Amino acid sequence: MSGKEKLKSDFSTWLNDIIDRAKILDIRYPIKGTYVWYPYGHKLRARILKRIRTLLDDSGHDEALFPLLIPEDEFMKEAIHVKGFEEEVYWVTHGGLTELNVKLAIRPTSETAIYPMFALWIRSHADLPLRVYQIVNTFRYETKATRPLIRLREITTFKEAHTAHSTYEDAEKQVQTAIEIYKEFFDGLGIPYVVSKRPEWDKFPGADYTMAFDTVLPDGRTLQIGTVHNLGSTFARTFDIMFENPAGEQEYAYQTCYGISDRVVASILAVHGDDKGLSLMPDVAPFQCVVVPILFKGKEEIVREAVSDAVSHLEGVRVHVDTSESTPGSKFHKWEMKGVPLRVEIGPRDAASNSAVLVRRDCGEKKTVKLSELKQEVKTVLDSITGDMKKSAAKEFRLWFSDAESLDDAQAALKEKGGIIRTVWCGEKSCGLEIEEVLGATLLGTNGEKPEGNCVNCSGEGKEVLLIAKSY
RNA sequence: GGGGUCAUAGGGUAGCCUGGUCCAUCCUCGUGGCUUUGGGAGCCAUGGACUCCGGUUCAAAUCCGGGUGACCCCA
Repeated sequence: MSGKEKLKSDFSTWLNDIIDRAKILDIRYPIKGTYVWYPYGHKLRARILKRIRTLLDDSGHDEALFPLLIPEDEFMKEAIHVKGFEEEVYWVTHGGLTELNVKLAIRPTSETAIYPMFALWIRSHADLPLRVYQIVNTFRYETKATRPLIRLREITTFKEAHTAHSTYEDAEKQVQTAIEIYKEFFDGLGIPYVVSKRPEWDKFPGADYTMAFDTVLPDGRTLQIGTVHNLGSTFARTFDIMFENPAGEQEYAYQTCYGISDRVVASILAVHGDDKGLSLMPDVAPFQCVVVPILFKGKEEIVREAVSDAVSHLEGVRVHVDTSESTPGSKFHKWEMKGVPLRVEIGPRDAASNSAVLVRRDCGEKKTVKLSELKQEVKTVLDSITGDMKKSAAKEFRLWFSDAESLDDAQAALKEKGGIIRTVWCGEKSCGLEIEEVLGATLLGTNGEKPEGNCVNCSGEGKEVLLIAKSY
């Protein structure tokens, strides 16, 4: 077991450092806010995407793929949406040496690429509900400081789902379904979260309302890791997405969209990591198990045979055998740093007794097992690692919450440890903005609970339980 | 949105203030070899850098301007 002192005292350095050392991203690509996925990082990313694909495919979604480029006239149609993104859009203005008659926007998100097609695809109520998703890169000209995985100019992993429905109620239900899907997704990854309804002024441009998932990083700041938007019929009216109802009348569709991004990877690294480096959940770890042979001169052969015997028992487990030249000690450190959940050591002593030593990454626990029982033991241990990692992440998460009855309380809690402040709000925008101003923090939103007491700022009637945090 | 710091081998750094001593220091790393291997081994040999563009100067890693990139703080 390793502590988290270094990680917590300088999280920013820890994250930059581990992204490099564990070979997740190469941050040396010479364009601000764009980074290269190393093969190891890419394997991790692929495991995560496999999870979300399964969840979406199993809940009535179909994967599709829309173009990266969006013609200016389509992009500019939805005024509110455009305003939300106008300062962040990259434009393609030339084809070779020829200036384009119609500029092309590089998608910052794909509503305006997808919805003109929805207008063509949707004719009748029988075409609804329509649920598609895509996993693509998107581009945003971020003006704030960029950070690997957290604030990118090229978001390399943008999973966006878009749905259309015949009634507002159906769209509303889809929002709830999407929230459930994301809960299952994050639960499976052992990433704790809080769900809230974003304030009016912070919702997705063009949405009726936005529900958001936030987690807390080790420095006490929150990170938005998923959003679900109810779009009402705003985009349907703009893009003329209509269907003929059973009575033979034309109606506008109701829509939702929801997304997750590279930030999921950041939260996996941050939430489970410690001073030794990464600690990955068995389900998403590129390698679930690393075998380290311990070779002594003159006894190489017996160890090699035991290793190949062990590997043959581990069918169905993602195993990596580290046959490189370095010494066992340096391999232990390396694979702990890279977050492999389970290590199998096999040396002459083990070989002689047909056994192996298992060492858990999450807690450091060691045990010796017979090779004949290896497969069962490995599966059992991987399962308990999964369970224990979820539990410990959930336990740490609870410590991030503070209740505040006054702005002074809130200020003190934010200063002392950060995390999420729970308090009471009258629901007025002016009051909300004032709270943000005074605390220098962000209103995450309201959690839907019934409040007790009065607004923390104006002392008016308390209408909402409000969550406040310093956020990324 | 505002402010600050910084850029020297693959990574981390010294040198910069006070220009010449620098074909640039140290650690790590790569390569070849010997030796070792149960928690980051050792020895020998060898490889690799002054961010880019412009300016000042007899002379620039060093001074000046700009670009690009990175990091930090405040709002």
